Amino acid sequence: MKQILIIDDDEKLGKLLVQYLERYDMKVHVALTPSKGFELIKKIKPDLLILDVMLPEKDGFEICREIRAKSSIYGQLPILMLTAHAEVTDRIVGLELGADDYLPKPFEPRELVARIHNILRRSSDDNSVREIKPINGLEVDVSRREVKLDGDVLDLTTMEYELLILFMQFPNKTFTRDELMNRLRGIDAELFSRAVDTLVSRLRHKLKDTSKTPRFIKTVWGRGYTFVGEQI
Amino acid sequence: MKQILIIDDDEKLGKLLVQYLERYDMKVHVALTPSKGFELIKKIKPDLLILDVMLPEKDGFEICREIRAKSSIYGQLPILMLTAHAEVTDRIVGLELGADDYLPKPFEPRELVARIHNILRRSSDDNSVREIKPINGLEVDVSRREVKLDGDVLDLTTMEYELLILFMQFPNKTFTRDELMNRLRGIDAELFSRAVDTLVSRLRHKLKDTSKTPRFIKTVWGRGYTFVGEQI
DNA sequence: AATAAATGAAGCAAATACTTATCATCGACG
DNA sequence: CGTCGATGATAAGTATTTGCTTCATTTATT
Repeated sequence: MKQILIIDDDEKLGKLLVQYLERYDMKVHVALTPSKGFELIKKIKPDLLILDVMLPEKDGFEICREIRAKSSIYGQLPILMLTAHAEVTDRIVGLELGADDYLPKPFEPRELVARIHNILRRSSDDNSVREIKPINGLEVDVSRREVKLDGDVLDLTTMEYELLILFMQFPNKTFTRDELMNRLRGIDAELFSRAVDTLVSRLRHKLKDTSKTPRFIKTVWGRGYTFVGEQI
Repeated sequence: MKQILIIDDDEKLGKLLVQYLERYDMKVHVALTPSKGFELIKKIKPDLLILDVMLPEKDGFEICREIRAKSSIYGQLPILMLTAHAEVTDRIVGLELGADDYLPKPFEPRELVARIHNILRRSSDDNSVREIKPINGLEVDVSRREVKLDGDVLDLTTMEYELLILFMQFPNKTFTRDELMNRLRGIDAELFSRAVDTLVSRLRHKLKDTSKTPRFIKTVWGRGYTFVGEQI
């Protein structure tokens, strides 16, 4: 779940976004003042900062400048600026200061979600081009979203694919069903469901794996599952 | 990483672009004067030249003319012109002199990125006699912009053609709708539309392809589309 | 060996995602 | 201006995925 921090003194807007973005698997935190904002940045380490230009204490531009100046502290925290009006000069100034995108108020929530996704995608494309080492005849090319088993391309669904790359990133780690669910679905996952079992079963099937003598996914009785890495 | 050279005496703008375009995998070099500019062209061999019209020594039009005249030296170096104001006459003159595009100041950075992508895409399509390998009965002659399916010439629209050659350059790569949109239409592509699906559907139709048992374009559920290459 | 607890997997239904026909819009061209 | 083709938007129609239920099977425990 993506953590998003909004610095905006409009309390109503904040609450609205908390609710609205929840549906998109984003946890929204609201800071009504810049000082509170800086505090929260350190505390929750958000994946994205949404900044209003009009703020008490100091304006959004200044905050943006400060964060960019102290990149050793804040890293390349993506910033989306909200401006009262879509003035081109504002945009130039904002982007010059290092904001990643802009959105003039009032905006459509969907538009905001779109821009957020754009920014997050850009910034996580760089980080998360995690290479996955081939294991025991299974190769995953993340950039192509291609999985090969002994040279043959496998046709996996989204969930199956996500599960597989999660497993392969941590070979030999035993995941509980909770962990898997949380990782794949978000925190809201139902604990009583046996969706994970079903998913594992389906993935096993496509991997031509069997629960009895597992080549890839081993059942750890009473605990969960393990993707076996290099062994024996 | 694409190398981009800017000839502009506005030092501030230069710095802004260096920072901004970095995020889009472009390395920006700045020359404050034309003479320095020509020097750098030879040195770094940029993939794109961004030219301000208003410059000391000689203006952007003259530089553009000179580069086009000495194409034996500079090749077909793509040029994007920046003009102080959106004057139509400026535009016409600039394009007649051989600039590839132009952008009036002040501009939105995203707009600039979109145009840069457009130009780079165009130029790499043309230049790179990167032949597209025939796949499964589909041949593309990029220089003639001709597509043959099992020997018969197909009549494709611009978008269909662009989509096809994008696919064929990366067989077996799964593209998300976002990627396709960004690549075909520029950065600011609209996200909430089935435009890509429609386009794919139309292309499929002309390729006599079917979504159920695809010969060329396979749907990757929950992710996007893949152009299937050689399969064994 | 008997029993309880946990897991595997098939089948079903709801949710989700894709396809495509049709209409609207826009720009090029005469 | 009016027409035409290309492209985008919409929405009804399909298809696929996924979660859940159920029951068979396996494992741990006594």
